[in-house]
Parts: sequence; structure tokens; C-alpha cells
Amino acid sequence: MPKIAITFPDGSSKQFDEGVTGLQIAEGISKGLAREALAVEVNGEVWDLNRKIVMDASLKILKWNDDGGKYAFWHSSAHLMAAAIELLFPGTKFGIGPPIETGFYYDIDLGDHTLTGDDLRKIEEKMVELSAKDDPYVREEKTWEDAVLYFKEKKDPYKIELLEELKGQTITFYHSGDFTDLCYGPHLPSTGRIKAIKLLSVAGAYWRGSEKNKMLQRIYGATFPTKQELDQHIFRLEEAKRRDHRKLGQELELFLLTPKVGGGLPLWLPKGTVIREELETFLRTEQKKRGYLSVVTPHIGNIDLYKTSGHYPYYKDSQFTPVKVEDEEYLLKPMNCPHHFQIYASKPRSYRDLPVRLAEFGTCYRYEQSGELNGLVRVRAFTVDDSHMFVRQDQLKEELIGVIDLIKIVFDTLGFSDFKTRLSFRDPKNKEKYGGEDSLWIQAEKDIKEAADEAKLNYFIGIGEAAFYGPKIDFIVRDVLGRNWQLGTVQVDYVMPERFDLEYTGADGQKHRPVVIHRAPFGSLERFIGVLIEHFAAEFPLWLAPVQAAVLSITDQYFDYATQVFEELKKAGIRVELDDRNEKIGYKIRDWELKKVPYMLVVGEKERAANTISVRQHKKGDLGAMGRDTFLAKILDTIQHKSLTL
RNA sequence: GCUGAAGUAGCUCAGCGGUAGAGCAGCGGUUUCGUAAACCGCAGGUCGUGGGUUCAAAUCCCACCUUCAGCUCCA
Repeated sequence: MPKIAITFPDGSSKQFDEGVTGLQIAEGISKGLAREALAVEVNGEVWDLNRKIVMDASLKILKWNDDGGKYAFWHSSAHLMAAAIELLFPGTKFGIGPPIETGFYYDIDLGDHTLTGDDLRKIEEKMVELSAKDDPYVREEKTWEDAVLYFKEKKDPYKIELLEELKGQTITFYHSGDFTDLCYGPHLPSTGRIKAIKLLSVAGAYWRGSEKNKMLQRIYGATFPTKQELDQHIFRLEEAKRRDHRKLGQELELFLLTPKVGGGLPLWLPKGTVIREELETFLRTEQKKRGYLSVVTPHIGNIDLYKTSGHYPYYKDSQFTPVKVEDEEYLLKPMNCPHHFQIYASKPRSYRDLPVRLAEFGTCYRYEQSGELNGLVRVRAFTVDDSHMFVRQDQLKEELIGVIDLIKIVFDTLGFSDFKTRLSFRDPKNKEKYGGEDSLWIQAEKDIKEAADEAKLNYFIGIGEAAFYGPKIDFIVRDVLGRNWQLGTVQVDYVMPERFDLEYTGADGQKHRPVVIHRAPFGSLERFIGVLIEHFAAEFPLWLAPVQAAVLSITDQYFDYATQVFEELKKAGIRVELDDRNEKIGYKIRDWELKKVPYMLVVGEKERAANTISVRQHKKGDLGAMGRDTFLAKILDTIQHKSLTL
């Protein structure tokens, strides 16, 4: 039997018979490993455990904690679900069924039948039944023609459509029990590995993601190797719901969304406005240090501005209908740029003046489809912490790095560590979607990449994610439900300066074009605060907390002293409230705990006599008595440093 | 916009053919209390809107509006 050499992740190497499988190798190492193994990585590719290895290879056994292991687990789970569906609903046509970040889904066409919660339960039960049979997942290679024939006989048009793109290639099928699917794998050794199963929801999804296609039914599910892990997962999902910014925003009176005003048009309540203003002040201060100039522009503008900018054709579907005034048409501004360009162009600029950094918290309006609206994270009126920076080509990279630095400071200050950075480039196959000369795009994408490299950003590249006028660096944060939201953004723009004929006079006395950087560290205050609420579970750091402290008197006999403490803190600039309700102290404490107020200051006989306050910290409990000055100095310090902990 | 689900008091929810219910919040009173809910009372709703079926509709049917989940699209 010929031998092959297998190299392990630790660098060690061992000889095996040719045709050995990953599972056999795992068994050779330990029984426990073989039990936990889900898939195997062979020369960087994820393979089935029982696929034969016929060449020298580097190899890693993948378990639950490896992405590749989870991927195989959920991929196999999708097949198991499809198998169950086929048994319960014969004739179902299958779309695609991939693993996703936290589970898997399968898109299916059931004809006229709409799935109910009851159906989901039945499918789930059937899956458990099939898992108990422990059928192996068997890989089979077929010619393209045989594959098409199979699905023609099975009358599965979606699979045939998928095959169209694989013409001429060797096709792989996977069988488990009586179910067969087109699939490049990899899969678990057998269905019995899937022990804990929960189907979560069913929703519509267009075939191949296009609005023009038929809508299929998509079933989302999650599976785990053990019941404990499933329970934990369900607990996490419920925990996440508790952090939902829409729920917390209502409970804590941060903002209001009411159909009486209109969908996606948030009203900021006094407590939410505190957060908003604190964030604005924070950024304004940082920007001042960096030479930004504040400007203010109106909420509407002549439609010609947007025709010049090119927003009008590109954004047509996402703008509100123009308003007519004395034969002129005005648009609710979908962006701030054209206004800022007019400010730049209002006087001649010298190369010595550049960079010019114009900044505004500018409210923009976009007509989003009703189904897109979502709390504060997707609205129709939002305020961009916008700036347009007019720079010379030779200043561009340095300015970009400066902007990235600012965004990092913003994210750091707020404790956002779990974010992704995407370099959003245009899709070269779809050039008509974008404005401007080819050469400008090549230059802009190069500039962005170099700046990102120099700023040591850990990024990935998103093809087709660019704005129509230029490439971007996007900062993306996940919300509690695992949805990704783009917050901060930096964009390089050679197109707009051209369209608006922006100029500066160079040292050579000639006219030159500036480059524009569009940037917004928060992205929009609405979305940012929405994500922030979930990030902190509305337990904000002291500098952002709408109410920083509440003074609670034990009984009404101590109202005078409580008022004294309250006035003193108020005078020092602390956001403090006085609880002089005729209630027991336990009641008041519970109330302020639920409001997530950082500090409760309890005063009664002892405190009045000693001229102190008893400090209780949110979620932490009684910290004991403290001198009034000591407490004030402590919280002023915490606020000033924007400390994340109390 | 599309597919599906849901709309009952400020909030959370029960009622699912026989003349609207609870808890919390609010208001009035009693209580004067030491670290997560004292007690008594009062008030509060054209049951999302409009049509229909019925002797009778929150409840059944239809349309529309809004919200939620997902898809598509985006800061």
C-alpha cells in the first residue's frame, strides 16, 4: 500500500496508507477527538471526515470551535431539514440551503402551502427522528449531464438553474438516507451527530436574492452537538431581545417613533437628546482640535444641485418627491455634500488654505421603502456627523490617516471593539453604476488602500460596495440580533470636485482640482445611538447617562437635606433628579435601578447628622456613606475622562 | 415594495359570538418606613381604521393602515 505524509498543525508529520480518511487519523490520535471531530481541513480546504486522502497533505481536525467544523455541522443540518421536509411535503422544490453565522436556512418552494408554526414543529420532530437513524452522509461525484438528468426527473428547476453555472464541471452529490442534494459539501460523517435541533422562523426570500424572482419560503434553524449548547443559544437570543434598542428606547424614554408623525421619523425625547448632545459635543471638541470648521446649511436645496452632483439620477428611488416653489423644484437633501461644495466654491481658494475641513451635523432625508424601516437604525430622517475635506493630492493620504485616527478614537472612547472594517470598492463588471473616469477610480482605490495599510487597519475588501462617486472605508458593527450595520465611513471623491468645478490656485499660479474626503465617524447619530443603546444595554457610561444620579430620601423628614444635596450636584453640572415621592426606600431603589441610573444617593437621619450621602451604584449595590465633596469629585472625574466604568 | 405574523388602557398581557378584564404606571388618601415592589380607593379603552355577516362582533369575513421578522435596498 503506497504511503502518504500527513503534516499536523504543530508541524509534526506522520506516514499513513494512501486513502486514509480524516476520521481514521482522528481515531488514531484519540477516541475523544474522533467523537468531537466534525470535518477535516486538508491543504486549507475543508473536507468530509470520511473522504479518502490520496496525497501528501497538511491536515487539521476541525471541531465545534473551528469555523469549518460549525460550517459542516450546519450545512449537514440544512440537509437533514430538507430530508425531513421532503418526507412531510413530497414534491417540494428546493432552492439553496447554506450554513450562516449562527445556524442555517433552506429556501423551499411548497407551491400553495404556507408553512405554519405547527409545520415547523413537525419538521423539527422529523429531523430528530432522522438524526436517530444516524444515516451516513455519502459523497458521490457525477458528470454534469447525469446531475441535470437527476434533477429533471425529480422536477427540481432551481437545482437545474444552479447547475447551469457549473456546466462541464464534475458535480458532487450528497446522500443521507433517502435524501439526495446537489452540494459541494463538506458534511458530517452521519446525521446522528446533530443532537439538538430548533427551527426558529420562516420568512419569505426571493430566489437568488432578486426582487424579480419568485419568493420562496425560508426556514431558519439552529442545531448543536448537545442540548445544553442549544439551550444556551436560545438563552442568548432572548437576552439579545432584552437589549433591543427599540424596546429600551421606549422604556427609558429616549426616543419616540409614532405613525402620527410618520414611519422612520424619530422624535428625540429629552433623555435621548442628552445622549445625542453629549456625543455631538464630544465629536465637535475632537474636530476643533483637528482644524475642522463648523458650518450650517438648510434642509432643502434647489434640485439643480443634485442634478449637478449626480445624486438625482442615482438616488432617485430613495429621495422624497421634490417640492415646487415658484416654478423651482427643491429637494429634501439626501446628502450634505452639495451644500458644502457651494461653501467651498464661494471664494477663491489658495493651495495654502488647503485642507479645508467643513463640518456639520446635517440632517438628511431619504425615502426608504416601508419594509426597510427599523427603529433608529434605519430611518427616513437622520443626522450625519458629516464633514467634507477639500485637500490637495499630496495631502490626501495624510488626511485619510488623520480621519481613520479620529474614527478609532471615537470607537475606542465608546468601547466599540467588535467592529469590522471594509474597503468598499466598485464592481469593475458593473461600471455604469458609478460616475467618473476610470483612472480616477483606480487612483482613489489605491489611495484608500494605502491609507488603510498605513493606519494598520484590519480590513476586508467589499467589491461593489462603493458609493457612486467613490470608494469608501466602512466601519461595520453588529447589533444584538447579529445584524450588521454600517456606522462610520470615509470616502475618497474625485468625481464631485469635477462636477462642481471646484478649484484652488496652486503655487504655480495655475488652477487645480482639490480631492474631497467625505467622512462621518458616527455615520448617523440615529443609527449610532441605536447600536450604542444595544451595546451598553442602555447602561451608559456616566458621561452619556441621561440621568447620572438620583437623590432618594428615606422619608419626607429628610426632604430638606435631600434637596440640599440635589441642588449642590445640579449646580456642579451633574444630571441629577430628586425623588421626594412618599414611598419606601426599597420602592424608590427598585424604580431607579430599572431606569438604569448609575448612582442612587440615599439620605436619611445618619447622613444628615454626618453631612454625608449613602452611595448606591447601579447593579452593584450599596457602596456605603461618603462625604459629599468626595462623591462629587469622584463623579466629575469619571465624567471628564469619559470613563467606561463608574 | 415583496412574503409571513401581529395590532385590546401609558406599558405588559388575558378574553376569541351574548352588552370590555388583570397587573404595573397615573391620580387621591392612609402609612414615616434604611438599600430591588407598603395598604385602601379612583380614574383610564368607539378592542388599529372602514365595510360586511348576525337578533347580537374585540371575537367570523373582506379591504386598508401600522408594527414586527425575513428578502431586496442603504448611513
